[in-house]
Amino acid sequence: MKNDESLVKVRTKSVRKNQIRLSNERRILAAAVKIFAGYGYQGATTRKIAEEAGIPKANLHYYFQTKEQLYRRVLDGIFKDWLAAANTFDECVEPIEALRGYIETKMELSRKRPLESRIWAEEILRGAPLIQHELEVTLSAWLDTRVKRITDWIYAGRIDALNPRILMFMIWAVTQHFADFESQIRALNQQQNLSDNQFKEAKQQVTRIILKGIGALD
Amino acid sequence: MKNDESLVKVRTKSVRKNQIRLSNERRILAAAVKIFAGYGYQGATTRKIAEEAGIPKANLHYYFQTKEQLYRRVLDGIFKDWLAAANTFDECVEPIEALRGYIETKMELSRKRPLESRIWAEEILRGAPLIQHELEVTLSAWLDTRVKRITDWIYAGRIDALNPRILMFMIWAVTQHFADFESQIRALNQQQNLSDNQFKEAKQQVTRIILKGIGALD
DNA sequence: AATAATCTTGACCGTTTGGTCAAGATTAAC
DNA sequence: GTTAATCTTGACCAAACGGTCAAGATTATT
Repeated sequence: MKNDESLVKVRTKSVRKNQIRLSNERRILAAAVKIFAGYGYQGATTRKIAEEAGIPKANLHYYFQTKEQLYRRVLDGIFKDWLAAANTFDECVEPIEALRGYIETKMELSRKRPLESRIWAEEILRGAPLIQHELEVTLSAWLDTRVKRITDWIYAGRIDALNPRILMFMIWAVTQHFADFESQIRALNQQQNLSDNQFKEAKQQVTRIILKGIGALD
Repeated sequence: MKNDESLVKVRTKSVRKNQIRLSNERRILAAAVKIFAGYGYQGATTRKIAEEAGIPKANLHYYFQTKEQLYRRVLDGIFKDWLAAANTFDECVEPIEALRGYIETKMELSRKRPLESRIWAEEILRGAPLIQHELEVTLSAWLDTRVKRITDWIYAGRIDALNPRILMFMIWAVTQHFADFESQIRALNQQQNLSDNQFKEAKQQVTRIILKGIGALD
């Protein structure tokens, strides 16, 4: 009884505390995504992030002791989204549906959350100093299971014989490109970001070229 | 006569001066490429670059007054190589040869000069603050002429009907990926960079998927 | 040998950085 | 209303930054 009571109290208390804490952490994280994406890890300053979040810098450091800790939290969130995008891939049996769905999902991710994509790209560009282990363990295992599925399709004669890893690299490359190189694409598109229709066209063309290119449409 | 003499002297003198100057500038630029690629523009410090070049920082600032000036020079060099890679594309008449050659050249560029590719990628990632104009003018014109050639192939029925710009984006995306995301690829390849054979396989598979995907192999 | 131009360098400077701290405000529990 | 925990904040700091400068070394010309 006494035990239960104190548990309840502790729980109530921590829930309220967490509300304040979580709300502030969310604001800071959202601001951090903007600033890290716009300036890079080194170029981003805790001052700018705090300003974007509308709080004093000292308050930011109350929630995230160091800039690196904050950056890690941002990367963690991105990594989870990244992996979650594979759901479609796993749910479909047919190579056409699975790959089409995966490419589509990753393209949509680039469209809707380009900032996160850019932060990820910059981290890899710098040699992945903070997420090397995550890549080697989690992403590597993630890739292995998908490689197996693709290999099965090859044995079943559903797609051409090819190296599944290279196929995945191609898909990542192309889908990320529309987020990471947005400013280059814009400069080559009359200084306009791709319209919804243009983006849809890009999505379809990318999907078609890859599917046809691996012999899935035969 | 007198005029000729002084001209010769001036020329001789400036050639010698240029030898020292050019030699030092080359060393600094080579060091700058390494440091900018490894740390990003903001993360790179003139101290690190000078150290890498084996000279005092003040000496670096004698040749390049500001960090931004030095960075611009680095970008200029990259841009020229980037455009020059299109020679194969222009020299070949057949779509298969032209595209195969271009993809191959860009892949080789990624293999041999990954640092430059990464500097370029980071600049675009940050919104191309320093090269926006170059993209809008030079690269845009460059792209236009290639788009025309691809359009001709489409009209001639040599490749599928498609948006040539999106095709070029795909090629850029995939070929650059092998330089820009090298650390991710390495993490997914038993912590080993792609061997020459693996890279050759990637090159061939990328080429095949794209060519087959656009109907050039029919 | 003298002159003039360029190159080299250690010491220095104002500014900005990530991070700290102590003092006060707020909140919830008794 | 007191206590204790958490949250907020302006002021502050050592370190590192890009860049300067004056004084000396080197080189080529007369």
